[in-house]
Amino acid sequence: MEQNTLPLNDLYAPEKRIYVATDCIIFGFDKGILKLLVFERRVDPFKGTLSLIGSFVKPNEAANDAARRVLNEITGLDNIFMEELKTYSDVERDPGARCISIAHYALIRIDDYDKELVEKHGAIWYEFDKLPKLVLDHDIMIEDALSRLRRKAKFYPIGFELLPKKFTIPQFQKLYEAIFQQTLDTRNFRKKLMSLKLLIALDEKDKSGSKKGAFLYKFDYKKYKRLQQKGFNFSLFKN
Amino acid sequence: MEQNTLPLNDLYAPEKRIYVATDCIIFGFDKGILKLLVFERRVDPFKGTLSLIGSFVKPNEAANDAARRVLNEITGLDNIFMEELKTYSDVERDPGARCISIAHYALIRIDDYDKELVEKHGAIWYEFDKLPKLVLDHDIMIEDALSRLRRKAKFYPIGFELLPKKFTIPQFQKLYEAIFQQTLDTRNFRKKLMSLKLLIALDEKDKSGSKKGAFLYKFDYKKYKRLQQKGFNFSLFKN
DNA sequence: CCAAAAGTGTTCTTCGTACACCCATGT
DNA sequence: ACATGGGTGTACGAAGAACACTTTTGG
Repeated sequence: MEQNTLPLNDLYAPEKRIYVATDCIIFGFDKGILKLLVFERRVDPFKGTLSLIGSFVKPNEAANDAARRVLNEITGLDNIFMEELKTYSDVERDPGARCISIAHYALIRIDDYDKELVEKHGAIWYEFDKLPKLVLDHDIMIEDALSRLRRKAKFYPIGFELLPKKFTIPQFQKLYEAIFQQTLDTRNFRKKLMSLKLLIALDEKDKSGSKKGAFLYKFDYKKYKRLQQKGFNFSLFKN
Repeated sequence: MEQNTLPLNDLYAPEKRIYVATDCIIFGFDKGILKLLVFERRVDPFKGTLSLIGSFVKPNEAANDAARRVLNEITGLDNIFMEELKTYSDVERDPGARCISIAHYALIRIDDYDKELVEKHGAIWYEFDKLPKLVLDHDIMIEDALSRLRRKAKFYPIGFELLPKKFTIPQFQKLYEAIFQQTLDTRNFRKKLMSLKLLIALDEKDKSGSKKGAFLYKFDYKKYKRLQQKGFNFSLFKN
């Protein structure tokens, strides 16, 4: 058979290969509103329609590297919180060709990104609730990403990835209210958050939100990592 | 360029395609012990070494259909609990060729499967703690699957998928003890479980475990589905 | 009658939740 | 001086955690 004569990097020749892509659901949080970064699709079919940011996975890169590459190309950002969401592999999902997409979601500090770069690529921040219909199955990806974000934010301190490194408690509460679409009691929220002892109090105030100003905090990642290894569970809600 | 002459089912021609496979981490639970179904790899490289059950994803099937297909081929089972775990896409993960694998994990009632079929394919149940080294990155997949199973079993009633449809409370507790590798207090476990009111008490006893015999129960899936839609949270543990 | 597993209640502590007022400051 | 958002404490009820004995029955 021809199989034995093939080089070691293709022993599976009779099998069919498939296009593999990645799409990124990029969350941001600005002025109390949860936002999503989308842009205009660069390839046919549906060239020009609104789409998540994505790319084909190249032969020499892993899927998460592809996702980081495309995120960096468009925002100029590195070291972003990003996680695999799930794979979308319906046979009919993309009329352009049989193509699976390994979706990733990312959380970015909305003021950090390179605005010029974003504009150059025609990227747009949409309020989450005001998103138009996107191309292919991207709407489903977004729904899935939101429920993942909700689940994750209950048990892991990922909300901080959406806030500036220095943030106030009211800001943090507003973020949770935006993610979970419900209002929370100020006193209980603060008490619970403080009881975790994972915030580092700073001697600065942020006066942009009120005349009195609110104290700024930093999240203590190192302490969290240590506690996590001992089985500690970050959790702001019971349910 | 040749691109414009291509049929609509391949508009991405300059991009490279990649082999897409799926591997299944199949959990079972037998006599108080968590087990995993593995078998001997059917293709080169490493033909004959122990491996998870897998297959290439064909051009005309979704990844989860491929996973169900291969699970059915080997166990004869349909309608199994199965979920996508994650994608493994390191460039170097498979020396046979550039190939990504979309891993799935499945929970099966260990007495349900077709034993002949399993034997015919050279499949073997291994105790989870006594697994030898498997091929490629399958060891990592297994670790990931176990932590997913743990996380999921805390908040969703998936443990029942590993037990016979009729089961006893002590059986169920042993399952949780096996999954979480810790002993649990009988009284508190039973109290918590019963307070959920999701078990249907039967008038039968299972006497295989003791002389006294333990009452059998069924899980009330319909009720659970209803409650879940109202935001109910199945949870046997706080942490 | 005894070994072996099934089944059951109470107390204490912790945590969640509901709820209302004073504080600091810029205009 | 006042409007605006920031910050704080207490009391009640629910749920988790610790803990030991009785019941059943086959051999």
